[in-house]
Order: sequence, then structure tokens, then C-alpha cells
Amino acid sequence: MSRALKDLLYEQVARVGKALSSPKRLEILELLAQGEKTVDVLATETATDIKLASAHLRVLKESRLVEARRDGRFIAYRLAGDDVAGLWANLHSVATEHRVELQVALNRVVAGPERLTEETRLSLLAKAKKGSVVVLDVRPEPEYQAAHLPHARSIPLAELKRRLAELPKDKEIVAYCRGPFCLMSAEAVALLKKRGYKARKIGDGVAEWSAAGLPTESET
Amino acid sequence: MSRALKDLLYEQVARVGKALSSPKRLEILELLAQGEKTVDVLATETATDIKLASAHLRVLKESRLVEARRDGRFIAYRLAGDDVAGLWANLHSVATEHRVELQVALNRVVAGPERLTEETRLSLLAKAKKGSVVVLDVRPEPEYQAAHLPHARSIPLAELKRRLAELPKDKEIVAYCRGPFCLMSAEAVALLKKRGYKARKIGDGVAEWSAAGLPTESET
DNA sequence: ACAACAGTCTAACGACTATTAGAATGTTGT
DNA sequence: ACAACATTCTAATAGTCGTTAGACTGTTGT
Repeated sequence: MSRALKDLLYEQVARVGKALSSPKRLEILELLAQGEKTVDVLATETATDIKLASAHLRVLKESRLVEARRDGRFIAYRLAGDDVAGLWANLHSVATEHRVELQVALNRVVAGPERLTEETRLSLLAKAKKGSVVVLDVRPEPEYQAAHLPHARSIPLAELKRRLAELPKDKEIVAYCRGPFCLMSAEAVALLKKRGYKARKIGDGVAEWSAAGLPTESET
Repeated sequence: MSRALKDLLYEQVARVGKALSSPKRLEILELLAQGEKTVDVLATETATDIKLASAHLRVLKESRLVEARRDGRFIAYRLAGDDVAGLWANLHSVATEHRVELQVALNRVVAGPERLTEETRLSLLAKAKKGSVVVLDVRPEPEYQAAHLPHARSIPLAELKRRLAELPKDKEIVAYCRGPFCLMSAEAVALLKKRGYKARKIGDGVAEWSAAGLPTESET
């Protein structure tokens, strides 16, 4: 009797799990966690063609993790809620915690562990507030506008080289981007260090930051 | 250059997602969140034969979400960490939040929303501490011993009928079991109400409770 | 109205996954 | 050593999923 019903319940949750079982879809989710994006942007950013991206988006939409909105000729997708970004953060956190293969791969990209704890996040927040460090958002500006870490400044990676003068040489610069799998902040730090700045990166993006229960800001 | 690397990273996370994409595996995970269990227990509880359960467990083990340990003739599985239980809680929370189909199915099982919020959890904890409510764990006793809500008392559903005398009639009884998909607490409440007790159920199990950042207890 | 464009829908292929049955492994008790 | 037992490993089949290509839909600008 209750067996059929139980199967039904778990089946429903498994639909969400299925949506999370494809690398491309996860990449799309991470991008959407930075803010609303059109299909072609998602396709070019994930290096797939539009048809495939559209197919993946359909799966995500059917699993109710994302929602679509028509904007003129374009169709813009966004996450169905903040909890979806939290789920993504939770998923990759568990994966990095338990899958050695992932740890190895990550270490090849970014040397050293930049995973944050409750305390390091709070101390960063305090230092950012009083201005003793510069929190630097190197993502494209629209993503910064959608949501960013408290007291963060936006200098997109593409503009960093010619806007270096805006940054102080005496303060520590803490760069972040889309999350632990995003390489933009690592590139930014490499450039900054070469020019004599005190810089480091953190693995958090807005999704990880707010999944940790901390507030984010956005341009109204 | 970085595309191949990115694919590798997301691929690793997707492995975990894949493990979460099958109803049976989710059911197994929920059971393991109650404590270590042998293959045959998992098989009978999920109504599958041992071979299939073993196959699913292998997938879970390969995704590093569970670990196995030989205990005599039996092989016992357990979650690879508390964060795995948290991920399961997060997953079904997002599913119940966004999938209407799941909400409908759940309402057919248990009338009324018994999802807890930060405040209701804290107030329950306070009332349990000062003894103004009885928190009742109706799961099998080994699961209670592995971990249970603070100040909870254990009366397994199977023994409830003949141990009714242990419960007070003047205090509210709050029953819980394995989580929002578990029907044991609903059955318990039905029985208690019929006998004139003031009883209600909550959707939380130990996984949901501790995912909310609250402490659990266990018999040492 | 028509062309250009962004994206979806449909169909089809190969690759992967769930499930089942049968043989094999490791452990316990005699 | 041997039988009983719990579980895994291997092989096979049916069904599902990712990916691709071609036809189709809705919107904009002329």
C-alpha cells in the first residue's frame, strides 16, 4: 500500500537529482547563480551549441530548478529560487569534501586550499567593512550588479589591466569570482601579484557566501 | 585549454549528482542517515532484492557518498559524513519547495504542512528542554541510539500500543521519525489521537534537524 | 508582409543505466 | 575441510539520456 506512495515521493526528488547529474547542467546552474542569462550567453560560456544548451535548459525547467522569461527575441533563464543556488553550493561542497579525484583536479588549477570556514568568512566581512582589505569582484559587471559580496568593488577581469591604478598597493586585495571552479579570480591574482600588489583569492562566489548564511548586496 | 579542465571539475560533481538521481538510492541514503545498516536490512526496508540493493550501494560507494565495513558475515554501510545527510535534506527541501507534484503527493500522505522553520525548531527545543512537550522518537530503537533529537524519548512504533501508559495525557506529544517522507510518525499520531492524547507530528528527522544547525544527541 | 534572428520541438543514433539471473568470494559454525 | 550464508562480481537485456541535425515558432525591424 504505502510502497507505491513512497516510490512516488522519492521519484519526485530523484527528478531533481537527475537534473544535477550532468556536468553541462551543473555548469549552467552555476552561471545562473550569478544572475539571469539568455540561452546564447549560456551556450557560449559553456562551450556548447545553442540547441544542446536549450535541451539542457528544458530538463532544468522540467525539474523546476529554473524558470524562463521571454525578453524580446531572447529568452532569459533564471534560478527558481535562492535555495537552488544553495543546493548547488552544497553539492559541490560535498563533492570536494569526499571525491579525492576532484581535490586533485582542483589543486592542479589553484594551488592551496582557499575554502572558507565560518570564522574566516566573518573575519573577512569585518575587515572588508572597516576597509582594511579590498574585496574585488572580477566577474563581468552585470553579474556584480545582480549580487555581490558586501563592500566588494567591481573590476571585471577583462578591464583589470588598464584599471590597476584604482587599486591600492598597501592593502590586501581579496579577489573572488563565480565560485570554486571559476578561474577568473586566479588569473586576476596572478596579474596583481606580478604588478606588486598583495593579492589572494577565495573560493567563494555569491552562492557559497549566501549558502553560509551571510548577506550579499546588489545594485538596486 | 581551461575548457578540458572545467569539464573535468563539473564531471566530478556530476558523479555525485548521478548518485542522487535514482529513487532507490535516495531511499537508501535516507535510511543510512538514521545510522549504519547492513545490506539485507536496506534491501528489505526499500522492498528490493539484495542484488539490486548491492548494485545501488556500489554506485553510492563509487561516488564516495557511503562507506562499507565488514562485520562478520554481514557488510554494513554508513554515510561518508554528516554533510551527506545534509545534502539529502537540502535536496528534498528544494524538491518540496519547487515541485508541485511532490507537494500534492505529500499532502495525500500527511495532511497539513509540518515543515519547520528556524523559529519553530528553536521553540520546540526550548519547550522540550523545560519538559512542557514530550518529543517522541518512533523509529526502531537502534536508530534512536545512533542519533536523536534533544530530550527525545524512544518508543518504536511497533511497541507504541502496549507502552501507551508511559506517555502523559496532559502534555503535548510531538512525534517524529526518519524525515518528511517517513510515515511512522503519522501512524503514531493517528493512534495517539484515537486514544485521547494531544499529539502532532513534525516533518524533521535527525538529518533535517542537524542540517538546520541544531544539535542532536546519541547514546554513548 | 517579409527576412533575420533566438530559440524550441521532433526524430534519430549511440552511449549509458537499471534491473535481473547465475557464478564467485569471503566468513562463520560444525 | 565443509556447508550455510551474505554479499559481490559478471554478463545480458531493456529502457533512458546526451547529442546532433532539420523543421518549426514567435519576435523584431524594414
